[in-house]
Amino acid sequence: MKTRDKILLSSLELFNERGERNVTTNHIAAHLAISPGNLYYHFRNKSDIIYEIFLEYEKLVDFYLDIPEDRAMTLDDMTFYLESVFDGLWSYRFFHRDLEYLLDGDQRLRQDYREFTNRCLASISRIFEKLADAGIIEPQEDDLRAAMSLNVWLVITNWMAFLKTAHAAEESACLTLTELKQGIYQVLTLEIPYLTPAYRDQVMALREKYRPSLPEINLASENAASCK
Amino acid sequence: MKTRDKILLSSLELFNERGERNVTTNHIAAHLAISPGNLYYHFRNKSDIIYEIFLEYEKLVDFYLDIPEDRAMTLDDMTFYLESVFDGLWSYRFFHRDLEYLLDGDQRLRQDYREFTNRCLASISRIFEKLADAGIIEPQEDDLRAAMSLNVWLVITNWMAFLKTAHAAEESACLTLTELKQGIYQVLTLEIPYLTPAYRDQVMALREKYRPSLPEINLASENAASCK
DNA sequence: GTATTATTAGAGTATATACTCTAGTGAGTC
DNA sequence: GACTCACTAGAGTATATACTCTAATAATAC
Repeated sequence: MKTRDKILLSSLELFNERGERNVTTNHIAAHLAISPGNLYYHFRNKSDIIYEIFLEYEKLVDFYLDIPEDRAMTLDDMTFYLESVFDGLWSYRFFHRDLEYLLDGDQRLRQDYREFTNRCLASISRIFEKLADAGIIEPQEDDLRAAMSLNVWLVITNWMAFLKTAHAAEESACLTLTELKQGIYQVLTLEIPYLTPAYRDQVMALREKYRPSLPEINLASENAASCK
Repeated sequence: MKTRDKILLSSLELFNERGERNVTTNHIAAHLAISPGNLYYHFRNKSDIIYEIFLEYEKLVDFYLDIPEDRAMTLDDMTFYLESVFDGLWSYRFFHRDLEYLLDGDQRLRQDYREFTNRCLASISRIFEKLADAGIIEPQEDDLRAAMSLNVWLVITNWMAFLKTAHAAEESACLTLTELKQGIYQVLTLEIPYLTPAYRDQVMALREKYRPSLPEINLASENAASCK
């Protein structure tokens, strides 16, 4: 594997693990056992690394949220979208954590991220539209659908931050992908009132699968072990 | 005014304006035209300053979210809660921005914040309950109410981050309290399906008042002037 | 082979950051 | 006037951080 790619990979790993703020270029170089000079041969600066990682993230989510227009949407499609988006969020979880700071320091990233957000919102809205076409949810006015999509986006992108901050007193809140996916429970909660009678039971059963196991009592018991 | 209080005030101001990450203790001292030594006479470290600011924030929100149990809830009450919470969020807006990092660095804060979140969630849930008692929304099962409350919390606490990141290409996204309060529109969107026929029109009218003026086209026009 | 280019090491630098230490100052007390 | 004590100044420090520079080595082209 090329040094350049190794740098991107290690950076992502370290960022996710410790947070971008706590990872310096020297840390990244040390982690790869290369010199800082080498790192700076491949990237002009830290922002550049982050920007390239963002491009990967963007590509992944765009791929996941590509809506097929040649057929009706199924419940399985919806499940796939939700699972995939949370997978993406997990793989690049450092990103939303320090988002504001990152955007402040890189105009390119700010612009791109803004367009990315708009594409995601449009996709979510389109999914709602097609779910209505498929008779899974009741059709809604454009306005309401837009506002709902935005709420879905807010819940999705901030679910992890909530988990991390609401978690018990362990310093580096230790999260699992499973816990993260309980965000799906929250997203489906938003849809409940709009479900058609025909699909209501099915969706409620699906939602049940993501229900948090123990509401708030994760006090360092089973987690402690799986924590790195 | 005591030096200690001036430090807290200036810190909050600078944190809100530039973000905690971009404000050093030296900046704070310089801004007040006092020496770093003086600052450190009053506070052991930066975390201490942040913790004290959090206590203020906590007190404010706890005060706002105190639910009177001796009378029925009105629509005005709900408006007051929403307005107040967003006011609080605005006054201490730096806090949610770097939340994860701040909690990672201070166990006390982590613990307190966790309890704070739980209190807020309980209050939101209680508000829903009393809105149902008052016939404004349909009563809901405990489970659903809890999940809804959590969604409300997610939307409220992350609305500002969304605005800042979704905003146009100006570096320090310039936000106004008015824009922030459009978050109320989003929160009320969550309630729509649960409104009783008797109150539906009233709440929809209220919601309309917070509707974003121009969906996405705030490109540095009127804002540029009011921006610092 | 020789020339060119891509890649790497590693010491070094300018700046910043959080925080410390010493030496006071000034207002009140007896 | 001597003493106390809350408060303040300001220089200083250890460490970190992002990044640069030079020189060397490996890879490739001709």
